[in-house]
Amino acid sequence: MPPKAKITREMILDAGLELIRQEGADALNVRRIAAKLQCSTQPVMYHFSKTEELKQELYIAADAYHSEYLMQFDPEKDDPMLAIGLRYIRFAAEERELFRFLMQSEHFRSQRMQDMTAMPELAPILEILQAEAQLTAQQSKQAFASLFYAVHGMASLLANNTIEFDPSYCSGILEQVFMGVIGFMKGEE
Amino acid sequence: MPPKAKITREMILDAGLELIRQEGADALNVRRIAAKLQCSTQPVMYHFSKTEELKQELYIAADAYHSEYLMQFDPEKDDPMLAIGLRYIRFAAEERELFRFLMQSEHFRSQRMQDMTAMPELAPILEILQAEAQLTAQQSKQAFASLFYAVHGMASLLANNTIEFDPSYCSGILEQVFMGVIGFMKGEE
DNA sequence: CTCGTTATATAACAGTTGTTATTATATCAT
DNA sequence: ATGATATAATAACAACTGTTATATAACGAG
Repeated sequence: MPPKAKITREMILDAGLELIRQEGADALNVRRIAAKLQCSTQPVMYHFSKTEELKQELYIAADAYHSEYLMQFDPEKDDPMLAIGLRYIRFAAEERELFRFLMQSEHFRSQRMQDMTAMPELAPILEILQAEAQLTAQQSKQAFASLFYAVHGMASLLANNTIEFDPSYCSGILEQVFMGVIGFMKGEE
Repeated sequence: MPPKAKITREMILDAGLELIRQEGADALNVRRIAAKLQCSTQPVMYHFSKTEELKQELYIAADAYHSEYLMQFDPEKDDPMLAIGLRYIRFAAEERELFRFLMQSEHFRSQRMQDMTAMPELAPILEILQAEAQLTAQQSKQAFASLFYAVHGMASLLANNTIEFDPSYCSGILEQVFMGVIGFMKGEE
């Protein structure tokens, strides 16, 4: 009996992400999304009864995209830890507004970054680190945390346009921090 | 001929900062500031013909407060580099909304943090670093940069409530990064 | 075909914002 | 005292927002 929907939930979420990407999270509202889809505001209100609900799902969608983005590196060629860090930074540079949007979120992935147990895909990486650098589980977690703070710091500055993105500069910093922290740990023993 | 102004520019700026502190930068608008000062919107529009102008001056005021905040440590007792870093982090924890507001600003101090020549008060600190750790000027700048990224990363995560503020944990991380980076530099020679 | 269901359009309401008249009032030079 | 004028209050406009009421049209079951 029902007409088939022209506007799907997914189309709305896509339009929302695109809007944030182009004009920033402040520009997010029902009418603008509708305009992007060339429809009225009704389909949007129909699929998401409250705008806040749409926003929450946009956080989830942006976070999923972010996660996927992070993992696009060559595990044969690159050290996973540094490669993920550099992807994290590149994301902030290339998807500035999405990164800023994500930072506002309560569900922000970085929350999980610190509790490694919540990110199963990182477990093998930490094991490699432990084995290669001969660290304890505790130490490798702490080394990861320190690196993550530097990574997030650079990313955050990039997303707010206070530094330029220079991949070789960034990886230099990351390597310095990472190797330095590991060296410091081993020196303390 | 003129009656003396009841509402001064400074009162407006103070009310604005207090508003951001309490309710976040999104709550900033002419009517709310007026309410805080128990006056109409006119005095605000009188002193700042456009709201954007007021916002710009609030950035400057917040930045000045931030700078002042950073320097409140005991130079006899604490290592300046680490102490300033810890103050930076503490600011993000205690003045969460002000930090988030500042991060939006184009004038954000961190811009200057990377170009040390723009922060004359840091010059003596860098000199001490060079002397004590026996680094070149270039190296000490780079060590400072790495430390700053980690500091800003932690601060940013704190301001967005994704980690807890634990001073001893934070200074542990900072020391680790700082000593690590210096060690790494010297090991490379 | 016809009818009920449902996705959509149109339009409107209410609240909030920046901004701008218009009006009132307090001060001080005269 | 009084009048010129800087400051402020009141009120309103226009733009934008979330949300809802009403009407319309598309689709498929019967």
